[in-house]
Amino acid sequence: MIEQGLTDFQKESVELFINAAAAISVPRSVGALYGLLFSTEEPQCLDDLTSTLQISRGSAHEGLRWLRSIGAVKLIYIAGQRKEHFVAETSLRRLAAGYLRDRIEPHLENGQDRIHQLKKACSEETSVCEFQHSRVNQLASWYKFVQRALPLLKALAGKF
Amino acid sequence: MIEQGLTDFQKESVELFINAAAAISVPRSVGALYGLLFSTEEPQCLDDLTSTLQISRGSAHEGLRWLRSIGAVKLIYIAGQRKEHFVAETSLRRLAAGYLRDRIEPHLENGQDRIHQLKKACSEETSVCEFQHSRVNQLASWYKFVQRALPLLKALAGKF
DNA sequence: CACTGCATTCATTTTATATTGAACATATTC
DNA sequence: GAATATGTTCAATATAAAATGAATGCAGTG
Repeated sequence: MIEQGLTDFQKESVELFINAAAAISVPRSVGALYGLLFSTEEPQCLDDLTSTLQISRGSAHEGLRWLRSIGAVKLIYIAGQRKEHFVAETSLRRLAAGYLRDRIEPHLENGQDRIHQLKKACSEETSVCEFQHSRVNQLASWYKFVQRALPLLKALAGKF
Repeated sequence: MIEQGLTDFQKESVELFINAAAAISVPRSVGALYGLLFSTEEPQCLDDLTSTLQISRGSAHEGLRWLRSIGAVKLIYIAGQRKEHFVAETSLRRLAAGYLRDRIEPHLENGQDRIHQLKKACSEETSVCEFQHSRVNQLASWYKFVQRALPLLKALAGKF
């Protein structure tokens, strides 16, 4: 993990994002990729990234695919260059929207189904249901909270 | 992973929280523990939990410790019983506060230091700094966003 | 103070995740 | 259409995380 030919600024950035990645349980290679792109003005191609970060082609490719999927890196075409080049997306609004869309919202849809299942299980119980009902209501309330919170976050992100 | 003697309601709850745990990168045993406590009215002791969830003492103990640390389960003393008993905390306000305090805020303090490092690295560069400055500003702005968002979330959680 | 019941720890094993790099696919050039 | 350059996949490997359960510690009890 010895990056050569990087400025201090770039090294710090890579470390910062490796750390941030760990905080949200994202592989270190993904953090490193974003960190390098974030701190580098010139669009980088896959070979630039693998050689400066000392990571494998496979990792770099998967990492970039992931970053692109949430909209954290953009593909740049450079005239006269066959290789694909990448730069970091830095708009908080877009980053937040992409992350929430890809990493949070899918779980919620799943959760909705499961709450429904749970409600069914409750109504099929033969015993007294007072307690279960209060828990189902609790869940429904949490769900509403999240449904409120997400748009709120997106809107707030747009202001930064 | 075959839980016996559980009502459908409890089984569904355990599955739901195992899933939710995965969504926020928390071990399945932790999800299972909370799921069972959430769906069970009677306070449970460690042996109840290990036997119904079929998980080891060690796992259950660590899991409970973690859940207690963020305030997601409460320790209950029952008169005449030496064993510790546990119930689920369901107040969204407390859950959110505990989670943010233990799992998010520590990373942010760390992040603050690192942004400072980065700023220093930037000012020490000999080359033109236009680009680096814009990135440092970007980071500072993201940081402010989070500082705004956290209290906002806590406040919103209090309303559910 | 020996015994018992429970909580806690931690070295090992198991399982899951990330990384690697060679093989493959696809395009471009001559 | 051969040769070259680039993007993509995936089985194998390395690494990290979680789960296990026996060993330990620490009350309280007789």
